[in-house]
Amino acid sequence: MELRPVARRFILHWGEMGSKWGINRTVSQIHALLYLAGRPLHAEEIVETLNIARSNVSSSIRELQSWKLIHVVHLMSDRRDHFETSTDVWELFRTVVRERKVREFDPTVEVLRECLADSNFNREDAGAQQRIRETLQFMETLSAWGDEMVRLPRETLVKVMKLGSKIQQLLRGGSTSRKNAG
Amino acid sequence: MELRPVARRFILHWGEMGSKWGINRTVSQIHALLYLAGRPLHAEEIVETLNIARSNVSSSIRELQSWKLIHVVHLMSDRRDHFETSTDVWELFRTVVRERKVREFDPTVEVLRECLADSNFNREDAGAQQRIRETLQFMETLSAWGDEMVRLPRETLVKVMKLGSKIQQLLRGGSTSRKNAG
DNA sequence: AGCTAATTTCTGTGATTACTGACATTACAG
DNA sequence: CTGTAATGTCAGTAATCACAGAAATTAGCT
Repeated sequence: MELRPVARRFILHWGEMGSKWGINRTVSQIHALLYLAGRPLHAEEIVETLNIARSNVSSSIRELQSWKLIHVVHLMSDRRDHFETSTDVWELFRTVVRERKVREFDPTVEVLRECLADSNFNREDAGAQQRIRETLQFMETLSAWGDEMVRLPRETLVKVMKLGSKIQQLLRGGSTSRKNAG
Repeated sequence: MELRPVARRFILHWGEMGSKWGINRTVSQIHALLYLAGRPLHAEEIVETLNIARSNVSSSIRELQSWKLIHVVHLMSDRRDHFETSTDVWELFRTVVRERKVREFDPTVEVLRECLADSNFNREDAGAQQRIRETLQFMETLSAWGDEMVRLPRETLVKVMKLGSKIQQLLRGGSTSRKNAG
């Protein structure tokens, strides 16, 4: 499978993006390829298209599966595993958010809780304690909010985003500041 | 400056977190230290506290400045630069979001636009074209929304998040799906 | 069972990134 | 201007990460 120029550009750029967000370049590229392909590919096709080692594809595929971004598909009269990703970018986004939350957010929240529970901490700097407490509250708020957003059906989520900051008009009556209203 | 156990744990964990999000471990640690310290520190204090080379502090500081996360403070009768970060975790978050948008999001949007503008693309796979178009729309929506959210005053932002998915009740009347509402 | 395709695991190598220590530059005091 | 403290730059080294190729394993066919 020969990549067309635009597809190549998209895939390469997606690899760069991934790197900057802590995701292996090849892993991101494979995912981008599957996304553009829009159909299940088997490992050998990926090898040939991206010019990477078969073993590299194997482990990258594993990685993508652990992120729940791709799944195996079997075709009639073909022994090989084929891999497919959602073609719905919103769904992909939600999957990544969900997974990053579980992997990185939740454990951090746990660490912060333990920090605050540490009895030695009382004797430590009160300012630091306060800031860790605020960090925990921040992460809990963000976390709970993320959970809710991710659960919304796609179209609702889009609407919520498009509503954007107009939402604040609905919040009047609380102590909501009106400055910077946009 | 000797780190207390909890502070040490916080800083080490923050370093791990940073790594997973594509931010240098030492850079994250220095920022965590400044955050906990809650007061301006000079380079030598950072060197001693984190046991890293002076030159490493220098470049990490530069990095943090480029992220707009810290700024220089001068103390009376002290030639040395001191560095300080906001102690408001929401403000820090907004700063990071703003900066990542400029660095990574916006350029990607630009690439996607160019992909779609590419005349060769018409002759390429229509499905892929459609998916790139959807990706662009997705990123534009997310981007515009992020801009607005980041502009909201802190307390409003917190309120918006705490409102969470209840917001969808305010959207009735459009084609908003009601499934998964809870 | 044996044979072969498909896949995974593993180990060594290559590439990238992070870091240090030496040196260079800048800023300031006297 | 000279000396010194502070900061910045840079080249080499260390550590980490990504990857290829070989070997091992698994799965399916006959």
